[in-house]
Amino acid sequence: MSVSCLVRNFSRYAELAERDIAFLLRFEETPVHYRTGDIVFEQGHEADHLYVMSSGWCFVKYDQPDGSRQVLDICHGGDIIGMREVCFQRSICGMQVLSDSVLCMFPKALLAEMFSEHPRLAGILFLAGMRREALLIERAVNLGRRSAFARLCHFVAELKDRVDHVTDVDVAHFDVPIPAALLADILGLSEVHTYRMLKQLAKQRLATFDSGHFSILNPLALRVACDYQNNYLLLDKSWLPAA
Amino acid sequence: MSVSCLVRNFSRYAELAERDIAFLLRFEETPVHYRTGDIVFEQGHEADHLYVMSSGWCFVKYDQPDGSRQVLDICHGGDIIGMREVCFQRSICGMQVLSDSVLCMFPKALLAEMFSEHPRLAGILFLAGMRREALLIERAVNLGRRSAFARLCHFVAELKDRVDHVTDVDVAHFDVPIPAALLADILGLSEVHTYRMLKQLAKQRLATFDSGHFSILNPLALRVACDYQNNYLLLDKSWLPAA
DNA sequence: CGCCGCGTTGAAGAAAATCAAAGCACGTGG
DNA sequence: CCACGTGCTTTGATTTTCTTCAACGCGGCG
Repeated sequence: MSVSCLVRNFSRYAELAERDIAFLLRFEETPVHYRTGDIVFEQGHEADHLYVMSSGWCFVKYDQPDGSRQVLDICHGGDIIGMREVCFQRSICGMQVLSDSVLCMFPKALLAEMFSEHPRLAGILFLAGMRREALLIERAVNLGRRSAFARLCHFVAELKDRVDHVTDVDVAHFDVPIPAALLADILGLSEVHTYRMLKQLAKQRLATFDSGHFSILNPLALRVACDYQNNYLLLDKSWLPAA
Repeated sequence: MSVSCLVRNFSRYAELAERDIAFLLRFEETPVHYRTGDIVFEQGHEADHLYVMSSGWCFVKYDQPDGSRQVLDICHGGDIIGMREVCFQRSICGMQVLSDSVLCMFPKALLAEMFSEHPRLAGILFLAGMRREALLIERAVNLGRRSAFARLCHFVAELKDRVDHVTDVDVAHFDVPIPAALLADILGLSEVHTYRMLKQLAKQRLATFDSGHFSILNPLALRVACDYQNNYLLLDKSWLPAA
């Protein structure tokens, strides 16, 4: 990476001081390469390390004993991975890589140092956690109270917003290497029904999805179809401690 | 309250220094009384204050334009309320009181002070946030990948664990003032189907629920029925900064 | 008494899962 | 080059699960 992903990500939340930036650079000193499908954390194991996602995509999954799986989040560049994992003695969720990716490993002691020496960064980390929680809430509402079709629309609309957010432009086409089976596990649907909903999505000229390639045909109608609102992007940073 | 709920709650996570305790006491200086059904936060509004839950119960809800509702969490004594709300310009969720309750209001400036002056407390707050996230994950898995009956079993088993956790004993009977309609919105089911599942729960001698009164008849079988695992209670505090 | 909210039951219908089969692209080995 | 297997996608038929609609009992309460 030319410039640190983490610095770029944290900068989106608030202005950073020089010494804070210098500290953040220490998080990306140990890159580790992963191949498509590799497991970063196994569910139920204990985790000693955290990671900064430098490039690529990965996802958070929860496997049930009966073989069913729920995918809870998709992560990409700049995200800190493993927060949940180091906070628990046994990891709640598994984490798997969606494409060839680079993750930078760092020890959890660095977290403690952030809290004691860099309160502003700790505040931003907290904010980022809240944003993640907001995304998770949207996921829960999706699963609990929306039809299969609305779930799909909502997920696509949200994904577009997230891609826009990292690229800083309004894109009509983007690629996220999601297999259809994974999409089903994100939406809490069967694979067959997911295909049907994808057909319908294309038929209504809202969006198309083909082996990881998304095209948004009618962004407005897409949002209307699922009452999409992106309040969770509007963070309030006013309470953050000074640098 | 005889002793501060917040101090009691934070102490469950880690040992506190005298000056940290003194600081936490400042959070419960302004009690506000609520009656059953009162709204604490309205969804979509902006929030300036946070609250510590001193007594009573409340819940977090997400209302959709079509009138459907998803309940995301149940809160009780010692919980900090409004974290999500002050982190966003517009509140993502609404919050409503389930019984006559006392909440202690505090300004968000106190949060910044916690981060800059009391890093250990900030770390605990972060841990508490992770725990909440873990609960939310369980909720999402419930909604996405479990049958109606398993959802109910899981919710009851989890609620029992949470009550045990605050009372520090293993209770077979406990009261949480949840109307059946609310239970339906927690489980993402229709009210009628919720009643049916409750019937089945009683018929299988796993547990009973009657107007807010829960009785656990067979804790083990209850957990088996939904593959319940309470990993999310086993927090790892080793990385917390020193007091 | 009648009204209302809450719980219960039954029947019909919709939504999604499951089962099964077949097409298609792709690579592999003969 | 073709035969073959494999994984991904599509389609149809059937079944399960849950919702919706409707009705009713029942207790409290004006």
